[in-house]
Amino acid sequence: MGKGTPGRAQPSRRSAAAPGAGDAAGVDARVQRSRSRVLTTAFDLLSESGVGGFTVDEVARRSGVAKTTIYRHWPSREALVIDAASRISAEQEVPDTGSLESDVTAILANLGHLLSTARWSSVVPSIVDVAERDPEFAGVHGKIQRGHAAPLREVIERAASRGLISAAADPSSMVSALIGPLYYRRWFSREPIDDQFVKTIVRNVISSQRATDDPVRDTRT
Amino acid sequence: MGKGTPGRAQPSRRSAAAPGAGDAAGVDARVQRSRSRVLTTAFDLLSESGVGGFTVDEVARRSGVAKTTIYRHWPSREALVIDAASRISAEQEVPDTGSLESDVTAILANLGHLLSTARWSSVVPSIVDVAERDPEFAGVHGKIQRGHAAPLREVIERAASRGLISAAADPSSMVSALIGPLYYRRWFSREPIDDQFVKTIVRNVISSQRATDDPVRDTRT
DNA sequence: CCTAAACGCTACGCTACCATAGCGTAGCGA
DNA sequence: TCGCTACGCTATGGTAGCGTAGCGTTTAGG
Repeated sequence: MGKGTPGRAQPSRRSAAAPGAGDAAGVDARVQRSRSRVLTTAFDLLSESGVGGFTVDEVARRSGVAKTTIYRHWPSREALVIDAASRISAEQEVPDTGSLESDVTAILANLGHLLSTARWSSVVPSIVDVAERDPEFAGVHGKIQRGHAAPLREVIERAASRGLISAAADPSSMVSALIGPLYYRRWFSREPIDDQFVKTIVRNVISSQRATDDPVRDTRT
Repeated sequence: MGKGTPGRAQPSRRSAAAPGAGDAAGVDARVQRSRSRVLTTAFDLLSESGVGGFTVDEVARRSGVAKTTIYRHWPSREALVIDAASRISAEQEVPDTGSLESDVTAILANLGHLLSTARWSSVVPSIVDVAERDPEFAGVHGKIQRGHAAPLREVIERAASRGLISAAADPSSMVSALIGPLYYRRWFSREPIDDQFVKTIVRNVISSQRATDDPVRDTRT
């Protein structure tokens, strides 16, 4: 599993004319098409069936790409799964309203929405499960996780550097305290994640960082 | 899948002499031995390999009980998995120190310890994953989950009935806010769960329920 | 137009696993 | 001692999935 993406090393790369950004340049159009189709289908299948129910044959059936072709681009089922799973990274932009509370609220509300609707949310338990035993997947899992926590961590550390929160406060603890409850509701208690809930969670964490005066007063239904 | 436990309906039950508590009375000693061996092994295997890696053949190999015998007691692989997984229920006693904060802290500290050490903690992701798609497992998952949250819910509702916390506070939200961060650390961020962390989490939630005056002052390393 | 790369298709070997059948053996209880 | 029950062992049928081989067809690109 050395390199990054699995695919066979550049087949010919004669015409390096097309300057395309990073990787997908100078590659045969057919290769691109196959890859993209397979990867899309693979991600869909992963969302439906989880890592356990993921089979190469099924990907071939759905995508219309022959199984042999798939194996020409990925050395094994595992490589394909990892490649597909890596698409989960939810790159979201980081808000900066000046208020830590509203920044955090925005991020969590968005995350809550994603957890409720995004297809990848049903894949995550699979990844977590496999990562529990397979170090390769543990890497993928860690990357996805860090990706999800990143915006939150960023606004918190920014607030800390601005001296807005107690220096004794541990950013990692705050991230856990903020994201944990949302994850819990999505995958464990299976309760809905509404705005009210998000507000409550945020207030719990933020209010312990600065003296609060108006504990519960948000009746905008 | 109808009844509770799968096993064949009472084989003979002639001598109902032995008054043994609920179920295991009047059953052939050999049956008991087989069942117990299989179930123990099944749980071990489940902890190691997860639901996905669980095979009847392996259980037979390890337990020394013949595969045919296993199928005499459980109608299918799935039934055995469910039976083994149901052993997770962590029945713990509910403290009552008079202080909500110390009750909650005790429960969370214990839970954190279990998450770090108990074998079943590595099975949970499997259950969550399968429950995502299989309603049967969703039931098991729900039961386990409620079991884990029960003590917490109990002390919180007790405190509420005693008027110790705001009536506006939602016990479900509090449970999510308390357990979520611990689960997050165990299965997502994979950070350790120490007493300091537990204290922080508890303070976040509790302090937003009663006017706090000493926000962050716990420097016992 | 011509070459070479990429693709599709069919078939295959292999392994792992589920679930069952048949038959002989051991042990519990009257 | 005798019978019933549980158990072990071996074999078997069947499915599903991984990964590969061979061969013909399409298509990009000079």
